[in-house]
Amino acid sequence: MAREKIVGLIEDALGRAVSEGLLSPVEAGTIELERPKRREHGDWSTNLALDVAGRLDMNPREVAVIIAGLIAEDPDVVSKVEVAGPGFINFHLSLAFIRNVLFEIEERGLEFGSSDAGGGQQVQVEFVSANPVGPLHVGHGRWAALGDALSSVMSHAGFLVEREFYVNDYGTQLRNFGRSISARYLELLGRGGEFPGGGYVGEYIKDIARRIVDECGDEFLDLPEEERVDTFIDMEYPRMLESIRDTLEGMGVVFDVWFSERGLYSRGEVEEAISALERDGKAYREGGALWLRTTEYGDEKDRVLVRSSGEPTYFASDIAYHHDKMDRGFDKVIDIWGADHHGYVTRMKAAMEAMGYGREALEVILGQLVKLFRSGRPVAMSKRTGEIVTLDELLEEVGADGARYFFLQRSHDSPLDFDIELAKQESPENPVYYVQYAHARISSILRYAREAKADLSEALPEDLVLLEAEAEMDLLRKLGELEEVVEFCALRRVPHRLTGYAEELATLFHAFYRDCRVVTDDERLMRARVFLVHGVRQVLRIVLGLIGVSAPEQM
RNA sequence: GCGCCCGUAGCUCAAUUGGACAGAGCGUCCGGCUACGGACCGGGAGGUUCGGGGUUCGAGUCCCUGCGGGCGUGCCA
Repeated sequence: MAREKIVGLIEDALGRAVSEGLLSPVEAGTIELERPKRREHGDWSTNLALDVAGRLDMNPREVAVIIAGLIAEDPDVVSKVEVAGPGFINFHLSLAFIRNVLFEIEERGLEFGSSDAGGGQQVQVEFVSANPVGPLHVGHGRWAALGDALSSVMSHAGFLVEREFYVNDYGTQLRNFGRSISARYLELLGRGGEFPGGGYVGEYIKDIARRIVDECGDEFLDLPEEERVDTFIDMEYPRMLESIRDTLEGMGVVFDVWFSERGLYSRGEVEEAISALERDGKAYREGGALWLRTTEYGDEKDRVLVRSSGEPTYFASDIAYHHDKMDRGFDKVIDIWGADHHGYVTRMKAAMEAMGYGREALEVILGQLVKLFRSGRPVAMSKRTGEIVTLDELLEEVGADGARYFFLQRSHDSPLDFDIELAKQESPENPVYYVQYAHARISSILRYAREAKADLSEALPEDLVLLEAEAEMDLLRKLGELEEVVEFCALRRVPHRLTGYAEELATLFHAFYRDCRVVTDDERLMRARVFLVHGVRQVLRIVLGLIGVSAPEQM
């Protein structure tokens, strides 16, 4: 990769400057190399001289000139080195080096852009984890798109990633679910009473109750309420979970592990985790409850693990859950939570520390919510009345590709305005189609090229010399950025930045298409350009694959 | 009240963690199809980066302060 080579050149030059007595010995630290914003500033740039000048008590520009003058010429990699601005040293890559990316793409196929930046670290990404008490809403869709793309991009960057869905099949929410069904069931059979507080008022509960009546009649009518609730929970939550799984698969999100909260209890892990904390003096009894000393790890108050009723809190089972995760050997666990769980982060990290794991072993990504719009007007939604747009409805209307792309367009920490009409539109205002169109257009060109010219033997390095137009070089440079983009998205946990890269690449391709004809009478040039667009298509496939959006050959 | 996050073009967002003239998309205005897909392309206008101080070679980015917004602050999950 260009980066390492250039860093090497700089280190050598700095060493020589010192040994030749041009500069006093100076601690340079890691050499920072960055992509300048402006093209005139070259392909890579370092602020090394600005950084060390202060410590050398010299003018930064002077330092830059000395170092730049000692940088070894390497025409296979760097064509020009210059000092600019306050003391930046800018590097221009040689055209030959830039073109070589095409051979690398050819060689590595779908692996192109991957690296070992993650060093094989084992990472678990847990996301969605919706209570199986109702259909997924659009917010879940966003976490799904985010978690899945993050997992993909981290895998590509050399992490070993597992996707996990935590099933809250225990506790209050599930009871509320059962009670709600029970209430509707009784209602249908003419014994309606008061609807339970905290119950789910959505229409789907009535549908479930109706189905139970259709299938089983009044079989459960005379059971004691709690028994009926239990029965309904056991009957219905697996079905609900199944339909959640279907919805997610419908948008191409597949989990490696579905982890049950009930299992934690049945294996005694919750109790174990609690008593271990108590044994280690991390928890204490007060007022009949058991408290975890989270204040020792930065929390503002201690938190209850076991209520005075003897019942463990959700926090307790979450601790057991995270203990279990760490026990499975992950180096790092990433949880994606809705922004409303914001206040929970500190205490969970405190719990990690109390258990003896570093607080950085747990990383929490808070996802902001999704506001739905239709042609610029907000879509009314009310949790209270159960009037929500489900993820299924959204996928039905805009399609999985459009939905995933839109969910991923913005940073997870800013609220997303999702315009349904725009996501549906098959027009240039819709970036999904813009990128997919580039892929389809290339496919079409390649089909045409094959028909028009029977013999399209592989391009050779001497053919590639013909690639020199500005549009061609811009495209090649962009292809060469994939690996660092993937690394950046993975290490900074910003999968949404992949969409920006995809759009930039598509834009450069469309500009190239305008300026350069691929299929021409000049056979060498044609071979070179076919090779180029083939590489562009491959990279589009890789990026769309990471995002989880299809790459159609025709549209 | 206290804690965390945020405030960048008319709108939605970027800005390589302190770097060079703050960039894209949408919208708007002007222009471009006799050859590989016009679902495309080129160009213009649009900014005191919420206000005020500070730190330094250099601030949208860091510190202080004011204003405006979001979220959190349960023996709920």
